[in-house]
Amino acid sequence: MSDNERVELAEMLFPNITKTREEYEKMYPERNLKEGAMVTRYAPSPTGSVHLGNLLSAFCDMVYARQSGGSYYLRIEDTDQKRKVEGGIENITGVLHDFLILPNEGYSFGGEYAPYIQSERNEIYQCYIKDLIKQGYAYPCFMSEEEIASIREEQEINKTKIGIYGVYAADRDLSLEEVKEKISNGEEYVIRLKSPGDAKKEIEVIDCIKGKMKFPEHDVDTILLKKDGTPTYHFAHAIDDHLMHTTHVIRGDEWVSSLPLHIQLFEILGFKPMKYAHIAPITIKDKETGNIRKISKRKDPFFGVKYYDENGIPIEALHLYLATITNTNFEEWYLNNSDKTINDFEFSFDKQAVGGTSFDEAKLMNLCKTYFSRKSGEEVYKETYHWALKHDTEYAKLLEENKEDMIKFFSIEKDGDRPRKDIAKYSDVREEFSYAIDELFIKEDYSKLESDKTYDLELVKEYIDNLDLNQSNEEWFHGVKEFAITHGYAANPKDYKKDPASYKGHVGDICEALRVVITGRTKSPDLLSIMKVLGKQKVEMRLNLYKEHINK
RNA sequence: GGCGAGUUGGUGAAGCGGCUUAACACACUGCCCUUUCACGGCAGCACUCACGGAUUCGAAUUCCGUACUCGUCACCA
Repeated sequence: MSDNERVELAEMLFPNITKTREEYEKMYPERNLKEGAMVTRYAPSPTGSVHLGNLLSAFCDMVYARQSGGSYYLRIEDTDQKRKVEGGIENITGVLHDFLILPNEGYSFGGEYAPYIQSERNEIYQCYIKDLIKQGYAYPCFMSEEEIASIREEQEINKTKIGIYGVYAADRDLSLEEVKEKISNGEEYVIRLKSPGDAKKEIEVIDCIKGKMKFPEHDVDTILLKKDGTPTYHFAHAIDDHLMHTTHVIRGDEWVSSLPLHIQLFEILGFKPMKYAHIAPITIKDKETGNIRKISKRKDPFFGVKYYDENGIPIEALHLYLATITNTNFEEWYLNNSDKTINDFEFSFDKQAVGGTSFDEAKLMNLCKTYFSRKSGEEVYKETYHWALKHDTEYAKLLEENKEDMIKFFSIEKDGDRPRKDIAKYSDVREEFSYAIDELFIKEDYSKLESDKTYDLELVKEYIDNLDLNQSNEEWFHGVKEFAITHGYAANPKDYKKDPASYKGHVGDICEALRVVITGRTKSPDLLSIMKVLGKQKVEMRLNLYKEHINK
């Protein structure tokens, strides 16, 4: 086809496209950002399902853009209307809000490069396609699905590369007359890339995370525009990311194999190439098979996004976990910088795992504990209350009624550089502080006591009767020891260990009895602090409760 | 099958040619601290980096091959 014929073809195929490429380039000018600023994007298709992997990729987008003073935007990739799910887009923006991974620009967030939804950018894609046809880099292809399927079969038998390329690209060199005839016969067509590549040649790609990779040149006549006139992912990616001036395409590494195509597209379109960062998928080692597999929402509930809210995992703690899988050196940094937050950390592609990142639930839980240990009693109260409002209204009400005391309880053993680590999730709080609220403690069944050990309740009674809560920790500590001695117990566990025959037990045994009676458990934060918040009256009441329990 | 990537203790992983007798964290075990539990501290936990070969004075680190795992090869993204 001659130059003129191609122009005629382009006009015939896209008579309604009147804007030129130059006009679009003007409409979407270069961003005015400082040197090194990264423009990233989260570009989901509106199927509505968001999982941990998506969250990770959006998190990376956010973090890299933020620390470089760039922009992170949301673009909806809805070129496939068949996959569209009712409410899918709202679900995506909702998740971004809930998980505090908010774009500063994009669909439903506004910005200069709108529309940020591909279904509203059809004219733009078609304009560039029209230009590509004029230049001889694209052509209409009339092959039927049956034809393509049979080619594929043949290729499979011959064990050659699968796809429409070279001799298989039947409509590549159709004459203008032939195209006209097919169209007047009402034959449907797609627009394919007329790939200038040569698979015998090699191209080298540098990925920000994976490093140097070599591929054969792309030579397949990939579909650019579907029968319905909408673009395929590849074409839309090239156009949108160019026009929106993305600097770094951060996406899942299922895309690396289409890299040669994307690079070729940028070349023939005359676009400045952009950087790619392909992040490894989150995987898990299957307990049964021992194989590494992608995590699935069904088998691994923590992969679904609902899990975190329902189980009361703090968003910030999840961020911490995402950060540790994003940059392998984050965890150590965080542990060594107890006064810093995620925003103080400098993320880098060099520290990003190349292979798959395995999900480690125990690690997440530990991070959560560290997170809580660094929060003040008041913060723990606020956040737990907020969570309970949605998931445990009964408890929320109790928290509200006992606000002052609860904050005091949550604050026990918080000061100093060795804060307690006992809560991992908001949903743990109710159980962990079961002794704090009378309404709940009355129902205590002492099931946390594993053994059926009996305690000397007379001793406990005597102790409680003489209890003076206006003492310092040291005074109290001495008091207990004296009490122990006068009742035949060793003041130090060591003394008891040396000579068990001479004692009934040691101080620890007395404390254990007290703790069990007062809190219904063998583990709890500092006893004196708890008793101080409770007050003597409640302490006495708890002894009676325990006696009732024993007599049952 | 073609193409691309990965493979380091029970787990997540660091490491990018000599400073590694393989960091750190989680788990586990022991000891210590402690009125108890927790927290914390100390110690132990891979004589070795999937396997085979090559390069080198020297390799977990470079190269080649094998095995296994993952990704991809749609008018889905």
